[in-house]
Amino acid sequence: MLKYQQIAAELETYIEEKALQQGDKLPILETLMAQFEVSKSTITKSLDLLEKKGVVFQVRGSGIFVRRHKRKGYISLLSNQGFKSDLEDYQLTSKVIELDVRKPTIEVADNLNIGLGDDIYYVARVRYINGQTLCYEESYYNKALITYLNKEIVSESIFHYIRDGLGLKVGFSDMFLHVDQLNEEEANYLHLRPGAPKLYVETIFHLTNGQPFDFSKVTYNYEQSQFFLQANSSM
Amino acid sequence: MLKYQQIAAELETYIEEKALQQGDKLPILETLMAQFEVSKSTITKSLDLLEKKGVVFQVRGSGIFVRRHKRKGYISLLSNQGFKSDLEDYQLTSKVIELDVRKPTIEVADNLNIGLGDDIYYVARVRYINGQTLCYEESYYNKALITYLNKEIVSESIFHYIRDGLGLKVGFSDMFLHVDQLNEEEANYLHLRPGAPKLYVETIFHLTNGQPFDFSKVTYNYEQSQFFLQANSSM
DNA sequence: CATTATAATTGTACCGGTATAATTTATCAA
DNA sequence: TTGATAAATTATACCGGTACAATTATAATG
Repeated sequence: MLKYQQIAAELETYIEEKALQQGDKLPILETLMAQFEVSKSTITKSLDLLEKKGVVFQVRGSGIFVRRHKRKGYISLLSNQGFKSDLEDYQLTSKVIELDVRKPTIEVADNLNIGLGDDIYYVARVRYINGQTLCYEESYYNKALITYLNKEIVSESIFHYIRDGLGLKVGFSDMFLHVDQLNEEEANYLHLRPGAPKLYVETIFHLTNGQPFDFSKVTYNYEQSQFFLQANSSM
Repeated sequence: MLKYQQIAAELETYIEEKALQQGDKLPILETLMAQFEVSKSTITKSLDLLEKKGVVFQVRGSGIFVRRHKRKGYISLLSNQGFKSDLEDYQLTSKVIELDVRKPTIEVADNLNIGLGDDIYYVARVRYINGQTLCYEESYYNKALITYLNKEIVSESIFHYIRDGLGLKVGFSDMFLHVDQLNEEEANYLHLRPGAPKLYVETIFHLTNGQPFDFSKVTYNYEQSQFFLQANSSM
């Protein structure tokens, strides 16, 4: 692990353990430099990372402060790799509806940037949180990149497998959100009535080299869906 | 304007003018260094900024590439300051429903981190896009920070006024999203039927020094609401 | 021709420095 | 005590360097 990532992780742990609140001040740069025995630029890099993650904010001339929000039970829209730590207190399970290899539709081929003759893995799942339906998810994986999937993998964390099992590096993703009403099929999967509101999210996941490897369509149960998002200035 | 911001802006213009597409390669670091006559770290800083904004992605050993998505008409959830450039082709207007100074509720005081006796500006607006209702918005401004508002300001861009008129620096924001059904009042403002789906977003805006200055509740017309979001790795 | 080893390319990590801008604290005057 | 002014604190901009890791291009090999 890189120094600046390690330091960022340690600072995050420190904030967590000390239960620091919004506005609490961290040691100044010079102190952190001495404490971790690295140069200023490395500390700065760690802090920039934490700032990007929404853990701290820095004020020139003043200091480095903890950034916290008070609300619990919200899912971070930006936790790229499935539902990370936000819901770690909750029981997350999946039921696999379907898993097969097939050819892409035009829509899928376009989003994955592949040809109509190429193979994809199709995965359909219902995901549960504390026994309640959370979402219905259809995913399309470029088989040239995600070379193998089976039911065991798919019922656990696919992204964990992609990173650790396949050794691929997940980069960035583009998400498209819509609000609409459930159709019959979706209502059925989510145990809601047709016409109930839904959040519908399409995401294109890319590797660090820019190749799209996963196009997914997720329909959320509006009763379980509380999302949060941290934005920074100059965006 | 800072060098690295200036360079980032110029690169963005360059990408725009040349109509570069996803995956197109930019000149290599060394070339950019020479071209802009700055050090490597300044160029790197510019590129990191553009990467954060979702304009480019960098691949070690390979190059710097343009990041683009194909879909039009989506509102960026992260454009902090109202609806920025995403909708610049569209006609955006506002109707002010209410504007007054009042005392906060407990909820508002809590989110703005002020006392119940402090003053706030209350602003209610309906916003239109191409003549269609886009959202109903209620905002609560800490009057100690946003010292003055009037109907002219409020019917235009409030954030523009906050930056340029008041000289304040907008920092980060926390957003909380819910999906639900419209109540009667909201339906009335948005010209939709009660019970129709809605996206409901609460946002707390902070200055760069961490002070919350604006707590806002926005209810979106689901027919007009298409949002996009760009996420990066290690978040 | 395919495969493997090697070299060249290219971005990233990390160092350590100077200068500067924003903020806070201390000092002084009224 | 207040308000202005100066000084100290603290993060940020920018420089320029070395070493390194990931990728890509080239050469060698069978």
